[in-house]
Amino acid sequence: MSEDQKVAPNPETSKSLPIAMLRAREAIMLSFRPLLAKHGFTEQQWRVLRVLGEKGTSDAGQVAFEACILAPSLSRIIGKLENDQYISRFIDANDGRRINLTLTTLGEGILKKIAPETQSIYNALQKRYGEEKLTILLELLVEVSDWSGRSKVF
Amino acid sequence: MSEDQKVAPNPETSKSLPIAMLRAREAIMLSFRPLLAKHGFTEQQWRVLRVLGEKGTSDAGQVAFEACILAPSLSRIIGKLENDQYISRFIDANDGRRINLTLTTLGEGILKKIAPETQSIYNALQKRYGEEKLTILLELLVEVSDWSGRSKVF
DNA sequence: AATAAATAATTAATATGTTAAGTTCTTTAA
DNA sequence: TTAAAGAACTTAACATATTAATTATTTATT
Repeated sequence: MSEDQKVAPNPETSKSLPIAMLRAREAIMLSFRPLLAKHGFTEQQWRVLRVLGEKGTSDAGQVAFEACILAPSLSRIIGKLENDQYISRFIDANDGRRINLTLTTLGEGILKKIAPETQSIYNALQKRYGEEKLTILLELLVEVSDWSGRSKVF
Repeated sequence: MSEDQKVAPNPETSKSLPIAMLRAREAIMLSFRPLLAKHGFTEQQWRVLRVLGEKGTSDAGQVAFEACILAPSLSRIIGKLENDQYISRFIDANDGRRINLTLTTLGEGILKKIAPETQSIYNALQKRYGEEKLTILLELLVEVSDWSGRSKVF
């Protein structure tokens, strides 16, 4: 008796897309967190550095979008990164509202130092799960993300 | 000139699985957040209520795992949910360390009230992205999550 | 049985997420 | 050209994420 205690007609949490994404992300990050911790960076700080390395000098809005960080969070994060000399910020010459961000020499150095280690971790993950599977997963995730961009139409 | 400012040999952020999961999750949550906000719940509080509705009375550890919330966060969340009369907590009879959580009548009522609305949102997402696509995505995510469970072997 | 090791939950401290309000600068429109 | 509307960033306030330290209880060892 007392089988089936379910009450909620909601989709089971095991079938909830947002929860599944959380869990999967956690599973992946378990591999990366120790590396970041070893170098004293949070996930978010690391994303900001990576975006700047990839895109070059960018304004805060761009970085926020690329790194998937909301503006208020980014304000605090870049405050710390600037304080620690990893990035520098200056007001855009053509638009006084925009703040441009760029990697310092120190920031570039850290990026080059840590990058190979993240790559080897990623390679290990590809072996674990199968490269093809991860590729398909990535494609589906990007598709879902892109739709919300299109939804600006509404 | 000044083309190709790339410096980092990291995988491009657009090909980063953790970042892709963040973006995709955000895209999905955009549809759900207004509903939760309307009823005054955060995502996390809602996950706790759903898990309790689905699994019935559970101890905090179970809820933390199912809702993908770390123990310290859960402590505060259940403090607030208990204070607002949505759940009640009591010490497990067989293990004085465990805290059992259960929905109150009020909590069950809220769940039943909101559930249909979340379902219709989910249905809309299935139409938008394609039911099949979402199913495959969910399967892949679960696979990734489950591996970390198996890794307890190490 | 007494103590050490392990477990479950909480508290603490710092960082980020989220929404709203506030600043400063830019663009629009009267 | 100037006041209103909009945009980009920051600040504020509260909630959560994350790691470490604490507390209380249980299990394992001797």
